Amino acid sequence: MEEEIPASGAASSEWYGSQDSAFLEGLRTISLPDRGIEARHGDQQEAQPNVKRVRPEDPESDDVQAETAGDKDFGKDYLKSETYGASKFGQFGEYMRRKRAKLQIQNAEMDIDGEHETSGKSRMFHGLSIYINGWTEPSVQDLRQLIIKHGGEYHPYLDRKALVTHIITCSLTPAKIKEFKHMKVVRPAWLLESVAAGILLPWQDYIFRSGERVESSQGRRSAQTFLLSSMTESAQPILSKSTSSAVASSSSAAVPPTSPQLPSKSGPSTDTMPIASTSKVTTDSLSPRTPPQSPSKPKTPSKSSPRAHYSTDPATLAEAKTIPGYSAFKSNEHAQRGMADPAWRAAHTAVAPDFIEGFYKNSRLHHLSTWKAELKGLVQEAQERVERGFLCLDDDDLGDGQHEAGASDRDAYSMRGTAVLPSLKGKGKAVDTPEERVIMHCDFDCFFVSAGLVDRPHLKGKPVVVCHSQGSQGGLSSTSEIASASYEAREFGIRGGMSLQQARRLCPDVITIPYEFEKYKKLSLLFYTILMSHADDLQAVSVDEALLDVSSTVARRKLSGTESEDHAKDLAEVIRSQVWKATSCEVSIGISHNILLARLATRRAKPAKSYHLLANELSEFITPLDIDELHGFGHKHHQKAQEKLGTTILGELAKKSRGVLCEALGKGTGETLYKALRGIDEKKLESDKPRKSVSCEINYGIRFQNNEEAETFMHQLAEELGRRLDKIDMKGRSMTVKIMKRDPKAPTEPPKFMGHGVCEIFNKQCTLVIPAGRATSDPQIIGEQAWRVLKAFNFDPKELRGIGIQIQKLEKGSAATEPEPGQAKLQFERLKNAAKVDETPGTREEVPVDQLRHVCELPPQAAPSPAVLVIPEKEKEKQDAAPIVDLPSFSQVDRSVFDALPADVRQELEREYKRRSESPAPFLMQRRGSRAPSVGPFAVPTSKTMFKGAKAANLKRITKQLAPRNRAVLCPSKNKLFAKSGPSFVKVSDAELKKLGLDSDVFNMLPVDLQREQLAGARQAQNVGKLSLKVPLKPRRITRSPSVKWVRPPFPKARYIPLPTLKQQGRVKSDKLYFTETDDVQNVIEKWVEGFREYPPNRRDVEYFEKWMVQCVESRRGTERALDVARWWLVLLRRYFGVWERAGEDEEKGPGEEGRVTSEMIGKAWWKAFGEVKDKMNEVVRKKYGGSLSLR
DNA sequence: ATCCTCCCCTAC
DNA sequence: TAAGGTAGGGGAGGAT
Ligand SMILES: Nc1ccn([C@H]2C[C@H](O)[C@@H](COP(=O)(O)OP(=O)(O)OP(=O)(O)O)O2)c(=O)n1
Ligand SMILES: [Mg+2]
Repeated sequence: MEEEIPASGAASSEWYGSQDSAFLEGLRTISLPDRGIEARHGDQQEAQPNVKRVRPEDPESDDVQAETAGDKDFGKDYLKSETYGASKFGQFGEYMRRKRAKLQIQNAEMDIDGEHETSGKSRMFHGLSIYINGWTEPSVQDLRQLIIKHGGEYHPYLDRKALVTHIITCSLTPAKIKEFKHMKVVRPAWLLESVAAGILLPWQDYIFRSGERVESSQGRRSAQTFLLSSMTESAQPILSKSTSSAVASSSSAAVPPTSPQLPSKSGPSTDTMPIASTSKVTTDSLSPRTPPQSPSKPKTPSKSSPRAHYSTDPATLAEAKTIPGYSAFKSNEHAQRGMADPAWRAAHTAVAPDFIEGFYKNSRLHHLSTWKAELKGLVQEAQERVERGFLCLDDDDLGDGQHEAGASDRDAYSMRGTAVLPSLKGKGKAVDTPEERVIMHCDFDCFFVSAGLVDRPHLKGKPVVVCHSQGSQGGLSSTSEIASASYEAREFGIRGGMSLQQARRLCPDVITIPYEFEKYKKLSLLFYTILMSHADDLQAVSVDEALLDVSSTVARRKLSGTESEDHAKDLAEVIRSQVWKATSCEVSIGISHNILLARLATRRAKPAKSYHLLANELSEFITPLDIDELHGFGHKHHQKAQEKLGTTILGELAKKSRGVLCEALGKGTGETLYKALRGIDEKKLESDKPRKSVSCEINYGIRFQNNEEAETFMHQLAEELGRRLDKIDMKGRSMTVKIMKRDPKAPTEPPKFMGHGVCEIFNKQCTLVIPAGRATSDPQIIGEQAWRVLKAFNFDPKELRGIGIQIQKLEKGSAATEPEPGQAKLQFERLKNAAKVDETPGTREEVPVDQLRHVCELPPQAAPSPAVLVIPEKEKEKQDAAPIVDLPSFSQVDRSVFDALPADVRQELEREYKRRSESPAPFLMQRRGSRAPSVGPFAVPTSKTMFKGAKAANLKRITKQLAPRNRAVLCPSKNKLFAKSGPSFVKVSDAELKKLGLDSDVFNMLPVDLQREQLAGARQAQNVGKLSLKVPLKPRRITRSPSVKWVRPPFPKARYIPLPTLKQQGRVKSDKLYFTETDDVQNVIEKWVEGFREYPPNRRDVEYFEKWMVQCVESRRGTERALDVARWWLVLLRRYFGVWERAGEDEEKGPGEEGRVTSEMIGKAWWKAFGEVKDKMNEVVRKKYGGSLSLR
C-alpha cells in the first residue's frame, strides 16, 4: 500500500495566495469561543454556538470513545448502511504476513493426520531448527529428544543464527535479551503443549518475555498481590448498561429496570462486577476455574444481554464517581513513566515515524470499518451483476426439472430469486406480513475468538479472549482491550470492550490469543461467498455478520415439495453447515420476516444455532426486552426512556402512545420504537447506497510537544486520507476537522495506555479552498487547510489527544463516470483501446433515469468474461438497448488465479465458462492439470499508478466472482488478490504463482458439495452472455430509483442468438467441423483444439473459423456470440498452451525451425492463430461500431 | 413546511 | 504497552 502513495499534487502557490483570505473567511464562520482557549475550557460547554462540545450532557464523561466502543452487547448490528463499491481491500498487505506460520501449522496437521499419534514419530516440528538457551524446565535433554522425535532439528550451538528458527528458554540475561531481540524466543511450553495438542501451535502464543515467570502456559494467576493496587487504579469493570444508567438516573435507582431480567446471565460477575465482587475475586490463589455459577441457558429472550457495556473505563464520570476508589483520572503509570523519557515518547506516540501505518495495521476498529466498506462494495457489485444477468435471463428461471438433488441445488441460484417473487425487493409496505419476506441474520459466534481457535483447537471450551496483550504481558494491569470473548469467557462476565485487566479480575486464567486479521478476512470471504449463493439480496453488516433476504430461496424449497415444517430453518441449517465446513467456525442465524426480528432471533439462536422467530411468538419475545436491546437503541435511549417514560422495558413501553414515545425520543426514533414494540420493522435491506464521506482519525497515542509535531501529524493524516480518496477515485469539496483536547479536569495521562482520556471535542467544518476545480483529494491542500483550522483553535499542542479529518461532498475523482468508483474506472482505462470512450464530462454526476435504465440493463454479465467491447458514446445511443457493459473479469490476474486453482476447480470454472455462452451442453470436460505459468497476456500496468489501477481491477474482478453464478471460484481468486501484496502482480512468474496458489488455499476450504451446488445453480442460470460492451456512460445507477432497478428492456441475449450458418470442412481428428445454428460451437471448438493438441492448427480451419467469427460480428446480434466463442477458445488455449501465450510476442517469428515440431512451436502457432482471428474481429468491430474489442 | 448544518449516537 | 476507527441515521435548531 505504501507504494501507491500518490504524489499529492502541487500545493500550488496560487493556492497559498488566496488561501489566507479564504481561510480567514472560513474562520469567521467558525466563531471560536470568545475567550482564550484557556478560559474556554471551563465554560465551553455552555453557550457555544458553533464550536460545540461533544456530549455536553455528560461533561465529565470519561473516555467518551470507549463508552461508545464497547457498547451494547457486542453482537448486534443493524445498519442500513450505505454501500459503495469500490474500495479495494486495503491494508491487506499485512494480511499475508502470517501466511507462512499458518501453512506451517497446516502442514503439521497433515503430518499428524497421516501418522497419528501411534506412529512414534510425527513431523510436527519438521522445519524447525531449535536452539535451547540456558537452563530450562524440561531439561535440555528432554527437550532435545522431543524436538527430534517430532521431526525438528536441534542446534546445540547458536553459531549460525540464520539457521535457527526458534530459541527455547526459560530465562535470559539482559545481554541475551539484546542478542536475541530479533529472534523468536519461545518458552518450552510451546513444544510441550504442541505435542500434547497433537499440532504445532502458534509460537507467538509462547513468546518468552524477560521478567515473565516460567509457566507452562499463559495466564496463570500468580501475582495477585498487584490486584489491589490495580483495582484502585483505573479500569474498573463497569456497571452494566442498565445498572449504570439506573444509578445515574438517581431517582428510581438501582433496583428494577434491567437488572431483573437477567439474573441469569448476569451472575454476580456480570452486572455487579463493580467493586464488591472485585474484592471477592481478589481472594487469592485459585481463581475461579469455572464461572461463578454458570447460569447455563438463559431462558428469557432478553437472554444473553450482557448488557453490561463494559468498556475499558467507566462510561461516564458520573458512573465512575459512584464507584468508591475508582479513579477515572488515575493516570496509567506505564505511560506516565514512558512519557517522562523523550526517547520513549518519540518511539511510542504519534510523533514516531511510521506511527499511522503501524497504528492502522493493528487497529481492529480500523479493520472492521475497512472491511465493512469493502464487503459492501463486493456485495454491490455482485448484485449488479446479478441484476444484469437476471434481466437477460428471464425465462430460464427456476422451475424446470433437473433438480433431483433436492433443494440444495436450487439454492445455488443465489441472488436472483426475484424471478420467483418479483416484487420482493420492492419497497414494501405491507411487506411485514409474515410469509412475505424471509430475512436471515447471520453472525459468527465470537468471531475473532472462533477464528483464532481454528488453529488452536486445544483451546476450545476454554475462556479465551482476543486482545493485543499476550501471555502475561501487562500483568494484571493491562489496558489492552478485548475484542472478542469466547462464550466460556463470557460465563465469567468477560465481554468484548473490557480491558484485559478487568477480564483477569473476573477470570485470572483467561487465555489470550492474538489478532489474526488476515484470517478474519479470509474466513469472512468464505462466509460471504456462501451467503451469496443462497440470498436474493444481502446486506453486509460487518466482517462477521450479514442480513439476507432469502424469500425466494425459501419459496423455492417449498415448491420443491420437500417435506419440512420449516423450510427457512432448513435453509439456515444448510448455510450453517456450509459455513462450518468452510471455516470451521460456527455462525448463528436468526430468521424472521423482518430485520428487527431476525436480529432478535439471532440472540436466541446464538451459540451455534438457528432460530426462526414466528409471528405468533412476537409478544412474548419482545415484551421482556429492554429498549437498549433493540438494534439502533443504546444506552442513551435507555436513559431517556427511564427519565421521560419511567421504564425501559419494551412491554411497558408498549403501553405508551405513539405521541408520548415521539416526544421522549424524537419523532423518527419514537415512531421506530412504536413499531418495533409491535414487531414491525419496514426497513429494507440496503446494499447500494453511495458513500457520503471518507474520514480518517486517530485518537490514540496523540502526545505532542509542540505545534511542529502536530502539524506534521496533520499532514500525515491528510496523506492517508488522500490515499483513501484516491483509492476510490473520489474527491471532496468539504472538510471537517475534529480535535480531541484533554479535558482540563482530566489527568495528563489517562488510565488507558496512550488513550485519549476524557476530552473536549471540537469539530470545524469548512469548504475546501481549491485552486482549481471544485473538489480535491490532494493531501497538501487538505493537510494545509486542516492544520490551519487546528492552529486557529490555538490549543496547547500538549493537550491534544485526538485528530481527525473528514471529507464530504464527494464527487467522482477523475472524470470517471463509472458507477463503481475506483476500480471500475481504472480497469476501464487500462483497456487498450478504451481510448476515449471514457467518459464525457458531464455525464458524471447525475444521469437521467432514462439513461440509467438504459445502463442498468446491462448485459448479462458474466463473471468470467474477459471480453470488453468499447464503443464510443454516440455509437452507444444508436445501439439502443444495446448491450452494455461490464468489466471483464478474467484479467491477467484472474489468469494467474485461475492457474493456481485446484484442478477440479478449474475444470468446473471452464465448464461454467463455456456453458455461459452456450446452451447447456452436457459435457464433461476432462481437466488437465497444466498449471500454466502465467504472466498475463494483457497489458500490465507497470507504473505505480497503474499498479494501483490494476489492484483495483483485481478487486473488481474478484467481486464479480463472488457473484452467485460462479461463486465456486471466487474465493480463490480473492485470496490471491490478498496475497498479492507487492507490486509484483504485474507479472506473475510461474514460481510466484505457485507460491501464491499455495497460499491462497481458501478455495480449497469451500466444501466440494458447495462448489457443486453452486455450479448447478449456475448451470441453470446458464447463459447470460458474457459479452460485454463497454459503454462509456455511467454504467450504473449512481442514484438509482428503485423502479429502475428492475426494469428490463430489450437487449440482446447472447445465448439466443442464432448462429449464422456456416459449414466448413474442418478436420478434427478426421471429423468434420460443422458450425450450424444448432451446433454447439463451443464443443466443436473444444474438440478442435483438443484434437490438435499435439499439432499446430490447420491453416484452413483457422481461416474458416475466422471467417465465421467475422460473420458473427457483422451481424450485430452475433457479436456477443462471437465474443463468447472467442473467449472460450481463449480458455482452451490457455488450458493447453498457456505457457506460450505471450511467447511469440517478442521474437517476431523466430527463426523458422519448422523442421521439428516442438511443443513450443505448436503453442505459438495456436496463439498466433488466435491473435489473427482476434485482430480480424477487432477490425470489423472497429469499423462497425467505432469501438474496439478487448479480449482477454 | 423544508432544508441545512452541526452535532450526537450507534454499530461493528 | 498498545494500537479508542469510521460511516450513517437522526435530532435540534436555525436559515429559507
Ligand atoms: N467493539 C467491537 C465490536 C466488535 N469487534 C470485533 C470482534 C468481534 O469478534 C467481531 C464481531 O463482533 P460481534 O459483535 O459479532 O461479536 P462476536 O462475534 O465476538 O460475538 P457474538 O457471538 O456475540 O456475535 O468484531 C471489536 O473488535 N470491537
Ligand atoms: Mg459475531
